[in-house]
Amino acid sequence: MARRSDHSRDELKEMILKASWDIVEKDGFIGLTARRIAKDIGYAPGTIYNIFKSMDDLCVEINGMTLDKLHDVLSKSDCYSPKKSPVQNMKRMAQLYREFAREYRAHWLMLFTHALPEGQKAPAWYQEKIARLFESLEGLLEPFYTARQLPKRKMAARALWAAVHGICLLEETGKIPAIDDQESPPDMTGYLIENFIAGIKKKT
Amino acid sequence: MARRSDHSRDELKEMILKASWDIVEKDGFIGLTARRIAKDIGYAPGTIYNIFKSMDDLCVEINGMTLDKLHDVLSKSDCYSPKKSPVQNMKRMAQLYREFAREYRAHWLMLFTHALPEGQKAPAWYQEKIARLFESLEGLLEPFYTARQLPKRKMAARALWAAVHGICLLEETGKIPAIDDQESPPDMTGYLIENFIAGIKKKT
DNA sequence: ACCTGAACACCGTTCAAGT
DNA sequence: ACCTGAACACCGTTCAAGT
Repeated sequence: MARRSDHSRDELKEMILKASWDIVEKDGFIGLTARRIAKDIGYAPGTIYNIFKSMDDLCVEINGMTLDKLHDVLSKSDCYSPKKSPVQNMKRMAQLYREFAREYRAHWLMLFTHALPEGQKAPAWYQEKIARLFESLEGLLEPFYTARQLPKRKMAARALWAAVHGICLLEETGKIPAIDDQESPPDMTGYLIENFIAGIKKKT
Repeated sequence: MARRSDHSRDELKEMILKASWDIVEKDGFIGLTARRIAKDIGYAPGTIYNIFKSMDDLCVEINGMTLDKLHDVLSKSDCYSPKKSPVQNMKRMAQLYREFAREYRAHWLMLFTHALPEGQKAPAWYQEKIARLFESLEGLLEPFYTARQLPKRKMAARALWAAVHGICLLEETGKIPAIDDQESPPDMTGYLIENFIAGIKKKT
């Protein structure tokens, strides 16, 4: 049967991505299935495979959208103020990251729970989206390194970023036991940033 | 049919856990299905549900085994040497963590990719296994805090642990872009620990 | 050319029915 | 009491067949 052409290929792609995004929002990564998407957009399951190579392919695309949104939040924002100290800017950035993780919880978690099959690597454009995120933090670390120390600065940015992320993740998935006293979890990232930077300053 | 009683309930449980462990090792968390386990132990799928409430329940049990193994590695080891500085001990501990993540990659990843359904929390015994891991690090941080600062020390241990974990995770899942120069990834944790501790020392 | 929908080989989970 | 295996409601993915 068929040849509906109710929608162009591009429209179809858009519809699939939109439906996927909404499904993840409502039911989490676990709820995202080809058949569910098909039902939501009113097409047959096979149609999705005309547009995407596989569900993994589609997931990478969705993750790309999430990375873009995250980048928007972190770059259009107020964490590059010259009036504030680098540490204050970094703390603000970590806070924005945490807020993003909360607001887009399911999409954010999907970034880390979706794994490509054993051998496969994410495509280059995806890697670049990640690299772009690290760059924001690299900028904030600039005052602490000379030009010759660029590799070290890049490493520091990666380490600090991964650290902030690790705290968010273990917290958000309930894998850090609650602290018994007054110390609130948001302070953890602040404490980490403060002391990491203080340590770097001391050395130079 | 049935009433084989080839195996006692306990034997059955042991067999299921062993088979599950091996499946995860061979094919990853993704390969762990009730039907696959049943086939491997030569029982019907339903049998698994006589022993475990659900697959999620079984997964939590497997994760518990992984946490135990991790605790063994970190506690029986040489990262509490009084001859070495706390920073050296911490670096050693981070290295052991990284090695564990490599050696038991699939089991270690499963700790973080398996999520319980929306509302559910992990059982108390599971939370305690996690708390136990943090305690090792809390011990190493002892020299830097007074007795009154225990909550802060606990927080520092959690922050540092989550940070080390975050670096391992993003690295191991290929989500940190490779660094272009000589800096090798293991240095990242070392660099983080050094400066974090240096920062703490400076303040007091 | 595009889309379908049946088909294949799977899932987790339940439960009546057998020993 | 214990275990089965069929049944239910799902999966991802493919592809011959229709328009």
